[in-house]
Amino acid sequence: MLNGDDALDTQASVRRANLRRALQLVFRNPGSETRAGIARATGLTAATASSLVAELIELQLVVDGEQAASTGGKRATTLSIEADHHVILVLVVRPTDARIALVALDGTEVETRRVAFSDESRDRMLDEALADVAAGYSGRLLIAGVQLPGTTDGRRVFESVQLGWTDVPLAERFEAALGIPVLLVNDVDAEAIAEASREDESSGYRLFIHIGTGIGAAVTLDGELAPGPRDRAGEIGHVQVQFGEDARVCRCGRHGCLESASSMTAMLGDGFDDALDDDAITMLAASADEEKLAEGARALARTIKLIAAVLDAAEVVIGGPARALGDPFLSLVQAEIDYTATGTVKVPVRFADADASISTGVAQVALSSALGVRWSPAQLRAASAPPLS
Amino acid sequence: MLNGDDALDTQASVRRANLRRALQLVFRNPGSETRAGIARATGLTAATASSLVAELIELQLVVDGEQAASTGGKRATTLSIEADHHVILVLVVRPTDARIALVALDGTEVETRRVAFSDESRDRMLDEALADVAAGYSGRLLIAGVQLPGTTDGRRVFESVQLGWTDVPLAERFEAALGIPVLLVNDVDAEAIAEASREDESSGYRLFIHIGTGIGAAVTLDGELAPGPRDRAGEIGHVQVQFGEDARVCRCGRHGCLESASSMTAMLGDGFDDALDDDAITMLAASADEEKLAEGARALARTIKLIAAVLDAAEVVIGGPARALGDPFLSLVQAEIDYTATGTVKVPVRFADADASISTGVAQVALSSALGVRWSPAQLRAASAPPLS
DNA sequence: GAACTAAGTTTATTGAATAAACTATGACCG
DNA sequence: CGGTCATAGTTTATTCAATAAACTTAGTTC
Repeated sequence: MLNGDDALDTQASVRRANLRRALQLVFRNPGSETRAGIARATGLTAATASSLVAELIELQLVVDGEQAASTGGKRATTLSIEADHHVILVLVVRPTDARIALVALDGTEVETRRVAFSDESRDRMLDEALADVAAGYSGRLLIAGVQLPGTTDGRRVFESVQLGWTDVPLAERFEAALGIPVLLVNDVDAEAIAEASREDESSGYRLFIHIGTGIGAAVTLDGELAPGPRDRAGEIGHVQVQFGEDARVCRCGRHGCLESASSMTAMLGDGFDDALDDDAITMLAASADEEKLAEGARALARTIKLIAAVLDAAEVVIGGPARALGDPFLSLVQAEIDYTATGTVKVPVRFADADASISTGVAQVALSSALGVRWSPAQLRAASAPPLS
Repeated sequence: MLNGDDALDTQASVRRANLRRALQLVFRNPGSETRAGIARATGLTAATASSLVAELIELQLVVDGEQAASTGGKRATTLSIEADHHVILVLVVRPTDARIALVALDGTEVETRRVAFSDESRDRMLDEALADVAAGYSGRLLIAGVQLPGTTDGRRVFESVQLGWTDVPLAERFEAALGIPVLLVNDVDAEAIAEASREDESSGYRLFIHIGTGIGAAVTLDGELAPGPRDRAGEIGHVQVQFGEDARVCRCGRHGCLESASSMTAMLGDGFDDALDDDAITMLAASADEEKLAEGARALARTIKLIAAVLDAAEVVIGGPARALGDPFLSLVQAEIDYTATGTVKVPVRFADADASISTGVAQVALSSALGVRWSPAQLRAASAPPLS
């Protein structure tokens, strides 16, 4: 809708850019932004700000709200996000099931569904479920974001071991069925975005590492995925980080892979499973071999140090089931990172927040792609809070 | 000059962006680009292209050239880079001397000077030399690029061990003296840019690693420095990459640092010095301990694999004195990288080209900052070629 | 030499932002 | 309580850059 190419070569692109800037301000301060505030923040004139807002209202992206309290003159009309029209379709594909969520522009989930796959019918079931949803929201769908485990450039799935897909033009297929733009997002990337979206100050590089049975990484810059081709970015699970006698055999057949030391399976044993809940993991961790945990933490820290040093990362976030390992594990990792005589690399490490909705990351990426706008952390918190009744 | 803020909020910014696009085309195809060609390449109308070119000529950035051969109609007027007016001031500061180069817009070095530092007078000598040069090119200086060893954000030198500087607002100081914008550039970053500028197809991430007595890294994206804060980015020399019995003591006092294994000093012994020429290094390498070279190559390869995997880097380039180690060393590194059962990380590694002028990288960064334009590889080759006489 | 083709310019028009005047509505203050 | 001021927002005329279309220039082709 506002997603014309970013080439700023013509007047129309200026208009698009200013519409996005105005809309971003409403998204950042929903319910309190005003026309005059947009004019001040953008440096545009009040007349232009009014004109932009009028167009955003026309597009059903923004609505007028209450009158604000006076600050010494006429009271301002506040602006809010129009939540009752456009929806973002989020599809999260996992090996055994898929989840569909319809997310309104204010970040709330309007509707969610779950599709459990039965054998050999996954493609058909997905198509049917999507068609069904699309029928119910005809004319209101803005864009679809599809989260999946595997490598992708946003259009094609290059390789998904978990889903058994190799070089599938999935975006194209769904676009033909849905009639709206479709964006594929790697699951770890989506997790990283969701995490980065929860920070008010998300400047600089942030390294996100998902640790479950497998390990994947994603880099965000200023709260968004780092630019550049992401075809295979973040696939660090099978890079060798242990050598000599320390190196264990990995499930991939090689020795000393990061996963062979720092995956949850490596640290907690085969009893671990990605489907376990936090309590179960805590139980497992309590009876786990402490030395294995320490070794996993060390291998992880070594990995982190190197990447953080190259990028000058501001923060490292560990996500996925590893969150349930708690502070003791985090302390081990941080201690190994801080173990430096000179003051070079002392990047802070923390766990991801646990309470992010599964659709947050994909929805954020899709929103950004369609409207060039992002939700503020406050908005996301408000959206995930239970409605007051 | 064309470096207004990239906020595309007003008509003036559209004009600037289009001027940059037109100028970039002339820089990419100097002597063969035409007004009609610019119109075609940009999608702008011929009238607009003509108007843009007229302004670029007015600004003394472009000049009309020969008439091109007819392609069936009126012959086109070719456009060339105006090389006789603006110059970029390049200052390369090293511990014992500095080099000043004046680079014309066609990439040729108009003049070079060398300032050898005597004790305790470095600052004064620099100021004098700059003032002297500035006087000779009054009104023609476009921007100054300052290359130095140490961490910087472009404005301040945070820390330069080699120069003994800590938190020096150097850009500000030079700007006051010269009256033109000044940009500070880390030396490894400049090297990486120079290298990336030599590739016709420079898309995606490229990891550049400088190996001398020290080790530094820089990441480029699509031929330019990767975005984001670069305050301390690339400082990987003292990240631990060897463990247990393999780990040697590093000059920094810790164990297993990358430099302790893969620096030229580590591999060739204390006989190495950053000032040695390639032949001397080749001699040293011939009599070096092969096991040390192999160990250095292994440690380096491990580092590379991890970083390349996170970024999905398209290529790794090794620069600095290590170039003189030649193919045997490169083969060791590449073999260690390729040693993977699954087809994950097999990024190609090569040495940097040897014949880049010392000023190329800084000049390229400065040009990009001032005019939003880059030299093409062909243009740089033409500039460094001896003039035909 | 007539028809055609491509390069480049001239002129009127369009679209988006701006400046400045104007309206609306509230606070503040004697 | 009424006058003055401050802030929000709209209306109108103007400016600037790009566009469309007509036009000029200068070549090729047959």
